[in-house]
Amino acid sequence: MATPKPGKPVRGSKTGQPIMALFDLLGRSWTMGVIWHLYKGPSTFRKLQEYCESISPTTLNKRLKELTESHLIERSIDGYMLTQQGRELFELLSPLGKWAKTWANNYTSK
Amino acid sequence: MATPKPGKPVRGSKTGQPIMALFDLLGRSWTMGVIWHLYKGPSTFRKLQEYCESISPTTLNKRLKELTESHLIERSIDGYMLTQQGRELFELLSPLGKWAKTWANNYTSK
DNA sequence: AGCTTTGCTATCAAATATGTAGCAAAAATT
DNA sequence: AATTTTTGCTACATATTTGATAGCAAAGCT
Repeated sequence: MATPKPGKPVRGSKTGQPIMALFDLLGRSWTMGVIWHLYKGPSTFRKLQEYCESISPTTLNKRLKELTESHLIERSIDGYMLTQQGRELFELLSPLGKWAKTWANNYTSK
Repeated sequence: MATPKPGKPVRGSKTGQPIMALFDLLGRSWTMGVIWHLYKGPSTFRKLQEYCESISPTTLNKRLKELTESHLIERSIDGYMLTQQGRELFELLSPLGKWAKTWANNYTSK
C-alpha cells in the first residue's frame, strides 16, 4: 500500500485531510510501536526486530520506508532515528502511556 | 482477531504492556477515525459509515465491537457514543489534529 | 582470508479488509 | 393497521496486508 500523504486520498478521507492521513499512517501495524522504541535512541534494523518482539522483517521494512517517506525517521550512522518532527509526534503520543495504565486498571476491575 | 487487552499478549508485547495493548487497539484500520467522529456526538451505524467514507460494514462492525469491549464506546438511545474514558482518550489524541496540519505543510514544501 | 553481523529480499501461507447484496427488526409515514 | 423507509447488521467472495521462514550480499571484525 502506498504511504499515506496529506492531500491525497487516504483511509478516512478522499481529500486527504491531514489528520486522516496521519491516522492512516499511524494506524498500521507496529507503526506506533516503532516510534515509541525509537524515541529512546537510534536503533538498528535487527534491534528494532527484537524490541518489537514478533515483527516480521517484511513488515518492519515497509514501516521504516513509510516513516522515512513521511519525514518522521531518517538514517544516521547509528541506525534509524526519529527526526525532529518524529520527536514532536512522539511527545504528543507520550501521554497515552500514562492513560493506558489507568485504562488497564479499569479494565481488570470490570 | 481478538480485542487487545492489557495483560494479555498483544502486538508489540507478549506480556501485554498497557501502552502496547493500546497501540494494538488504536493501530487498526479506522479505529482512530471512529473515535474522532464520535467525539462530535453520538452517531448511528449508517452515519458512521458515511463519515468514514469508504469503511465497509464488516470492518465497522468489528471496530465497534472492539471499542465496546474496551469500554471506549457504548450504545445509547442516539446510537454509539464515547464513554467518559473514550472522551479522555480523544482529548489526548486531539493535539494530533493541529500537529498534522503543520506536518502536511512541511510535507508539501519538501 | 574467514567468520559474524546487519539489512534486507523472496516466497508462500495466514489473517484482515473490502465490496456488494440483502435481510430482519424498528421506526416513521400514510 | 398496512406500507414504506431506515437501521444495524450478516454472508460471501475477492483483494490486500501481514506474518514466518529462509537466506543472501555487503560491511565489519579478527
